[in-house]
Amino acid sequence: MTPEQLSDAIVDALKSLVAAGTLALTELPTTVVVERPKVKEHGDYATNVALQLGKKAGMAPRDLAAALAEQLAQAPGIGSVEVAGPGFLNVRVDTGAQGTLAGEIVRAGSAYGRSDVLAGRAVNLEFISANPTGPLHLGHTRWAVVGDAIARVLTAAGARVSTEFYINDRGNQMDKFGASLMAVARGEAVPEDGYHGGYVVDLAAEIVAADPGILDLPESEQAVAFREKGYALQLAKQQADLASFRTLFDVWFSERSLIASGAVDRALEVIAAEGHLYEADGATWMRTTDFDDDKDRVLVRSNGELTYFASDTAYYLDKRARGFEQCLYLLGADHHGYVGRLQAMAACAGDQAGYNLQVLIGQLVKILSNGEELKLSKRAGTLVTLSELVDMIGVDALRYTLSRHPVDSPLTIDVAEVTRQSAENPVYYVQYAHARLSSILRNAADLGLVPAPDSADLSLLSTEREGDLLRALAEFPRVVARAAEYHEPHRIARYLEDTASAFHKFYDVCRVLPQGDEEIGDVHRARLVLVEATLTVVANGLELLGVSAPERM
RNA sequence: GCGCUCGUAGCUCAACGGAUAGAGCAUCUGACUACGGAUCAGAAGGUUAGGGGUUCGAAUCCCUUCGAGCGCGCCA
Repeated sequence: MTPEQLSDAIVDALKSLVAAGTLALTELPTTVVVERPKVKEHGDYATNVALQLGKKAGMAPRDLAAALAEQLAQAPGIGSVEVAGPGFLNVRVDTGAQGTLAGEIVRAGSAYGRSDVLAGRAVNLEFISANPTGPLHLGHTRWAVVGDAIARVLTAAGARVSTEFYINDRGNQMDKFGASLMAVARGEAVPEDGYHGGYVVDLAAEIVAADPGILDLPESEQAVAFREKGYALQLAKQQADLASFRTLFDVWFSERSLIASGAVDRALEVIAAEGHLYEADGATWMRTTDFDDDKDRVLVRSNGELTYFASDTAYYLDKRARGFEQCLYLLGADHHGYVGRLQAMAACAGDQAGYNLQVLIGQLVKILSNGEELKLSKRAGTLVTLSELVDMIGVDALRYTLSRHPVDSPLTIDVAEVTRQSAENPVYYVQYAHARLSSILRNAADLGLVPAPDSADLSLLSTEREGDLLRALAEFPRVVARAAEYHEPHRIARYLEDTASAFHKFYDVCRVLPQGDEEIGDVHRARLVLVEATLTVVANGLELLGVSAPERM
């Protein structure tokens, strides 16, 4: 019995009460909240439905709970039901029926946990979107992990997802980048407001080595040449870094291409047609204050230059035109000032802000090294890059560490500490469970024993620890659905830790394989199916986080 | 000044408006001649920053004070 099945059974019981005239309600919930109690004495599952419906029905919650308990106890698969506290219903599942879930999971395999709750929804997910003027650093790394995991979770919930990296390849940051490269290559001082990082030196050398003639170009052409070569090389490095970090984008979208394709002009027409465009002081403005923005925003400056916001508007409308009903933006807290104008922009385009355009603000990651915070500045050249972090911590531990926390909580990572304690990172706890499970299956295979979900007597999975583990496994689909709905992949990580714990506790007291000359029995066969089911869930969960599931460690 | 986000164990962080606020790390005590001890069992650790309010019930929602981070350009 899964929580979903129990929820259905409760709804059925409520319907019966209404039909019998016991309960005076015209409107019943379609699903009922079923939760796993923290305290074991409260049964396998608990529901507060009587508390919530009591007032509506004009009944004392405890009376409603009592009537519901009586009705529900007759449903198949239910062991016992009791009323507790102000009107909670504590449900115990029939232990014999519970084990069948293990077989269902094994048969579903990699599909277990997937659902269709978001079926038919087209979601565009934009994250990182860094300038191609330097390496990706820890700030980007958090979004790489979280954005990628959100995409995986949304996909598992049935959505059609496109992950996109918006390349800010236009504007004066690019020019400063080119000028900095050129200055370094010629042995001159880098402009004050230019890029000073060590990587600029390496990049300049790389460019000159590939094309020594570049230094002979006239100065203005040379700056452009350095800018373009640097752009190409740096973008390639970013792409390579992300690929080795298992973060793959469906689309790398160039800001320049928006202008070249006329998308910006079309966007201006849309805003104008909606009546939110005006001219003032020689500039073209979007009246975002029509939709609660602090102030109106310039799209075309008086000197004819397009603002960043103009291309951002065009990009948004381009996504919508490509069929994405929901455009998600993962932005760092340092860009939260952008949220108001983005949502106003969507409204100015005639869309529903907050649904068609949704911004997820992530708090920043602080890095401590030797007790001191490392300030991140690309231009000053002090940064901890993504690739350095991967070298220090490893892809799995880094991805897991960054994905197990909600993005709206600030995170402090002590570099030395993460490195030193990496062996005790929770990721190893989960991965170890997977390795242990794999090991049991290997040993079973040596005995000629393979999991047989159709023939094993799964009602034998009736001990306390087996029940705990089965109930943990039953949670997985709704954890995935909730992670997708709330865009909170950290729920997957926390769930995996709980599940790994349930498995380790099970393992401690339940012998799976026969020992010595013992004959293979029905309990062994049943437990082996449970092992396979647990392995399936752990592997599926780690996959959603982009963390590997090792068979040996 | 205005706005956004945050404040939970010594540290890093969890907790659909639900019952006794949970993990990991650090500290202390135990458990292997059995499938992987990267594990398990147990101890200790809290006025959920402070104060009001909403209700059967608040870490969670509302107001307020304090504290922290960030944002407020015809920059990107």
